[in-house]
Amino acid sequence: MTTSRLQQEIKKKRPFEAVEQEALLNLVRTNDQISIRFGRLFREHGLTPAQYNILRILRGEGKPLPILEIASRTLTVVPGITGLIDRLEQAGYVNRVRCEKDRRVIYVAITETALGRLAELDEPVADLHRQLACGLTAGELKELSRLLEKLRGPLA
Amino acid sequence: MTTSRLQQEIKKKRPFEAVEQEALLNLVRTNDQISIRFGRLFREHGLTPAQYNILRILRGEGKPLPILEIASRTLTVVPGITGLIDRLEQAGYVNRVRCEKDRRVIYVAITETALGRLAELDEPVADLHRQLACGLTAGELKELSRLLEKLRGPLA
DNA sequence: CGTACATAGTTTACATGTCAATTATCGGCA
DNA sequence: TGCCGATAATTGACATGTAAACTATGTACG
Repeated sequence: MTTSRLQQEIKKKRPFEAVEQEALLNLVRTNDQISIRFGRLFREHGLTPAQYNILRILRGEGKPLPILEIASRTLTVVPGITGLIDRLEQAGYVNRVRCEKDRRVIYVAITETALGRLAELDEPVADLHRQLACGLTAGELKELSRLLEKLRGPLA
Repeated sequence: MTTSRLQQEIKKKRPFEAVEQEALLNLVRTNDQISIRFGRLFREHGLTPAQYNILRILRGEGKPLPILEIASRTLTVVPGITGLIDRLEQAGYVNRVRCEKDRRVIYVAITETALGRLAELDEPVADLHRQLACGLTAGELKELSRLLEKLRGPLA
């Protein structure tokens, strides 16, 4: 691995910089590894990660949600949601229901089919969580959560 | 927020489970926040995150790399690389060079144009790193790196 | 030599994330 | 009533991630 002159200068001038970059890079890489594994699991059960995410939100809420509310909870940019809901609806996992009071709003309701699909996934998902986190103790996991929340704090 | 009966049972049976899920969820959410910000910065300079990633790898290496080597370093699934390199080549950021010894191999070489574009981004990227990590002390960042590496360890 | 297998890249098909622009509806206010 | 700006959702164009199938080239082995 060649270390560029620029990187050497950075290390000299601001030793702190390296620590920041290393932590953020570690975070991104770790997330990649984890997301890939969950993605494979979801696909084995006929769902994409984004679809699973939306269905989990709807199940957790226990009642239909407006499309924009879903978009805001998934960090998905608004236009992406439309096609996502389209495909979920085609697959029979959700229904669109237009709001009577405000006809601009469209509620999305989860179906029994989708609830069944999610139930199938609950155990495998829990297993994967265990497997992925097996290298850390409960204390370390708590500390990791604390640091991540503190890191995320100023971003809100 | 409704807590499902299933979740309650899980909490009863395996209090450890909640800690794992919380840590992994925190990781994914934090990564989303960070990636969104870097993505915006790259796009302001005419690059997508994936393109920036590849150009950084080529600059760091200092010499042309085979396409599959790049794919392995970016965790990109192979087919995705082709179009990515296509667009980088169209934009004048890389050149394809066929290997003489093994004509199956195609080397990708970074151009001066791309190096200039990367140089423009070095300061803003460093600034963003600082800004994102400002909530944590150097010690906390080191601890975060340690935990993430330990978490990632068994996945390799 | 020549067949079988392995490797490097590409193509195709589809789901997603992103931005800019558009449509439908609401609410307020003259 | 009727226009105006705001809000909810969609559409269109493009880049990316993913899986399966295909092409071209290389290598091993009989």
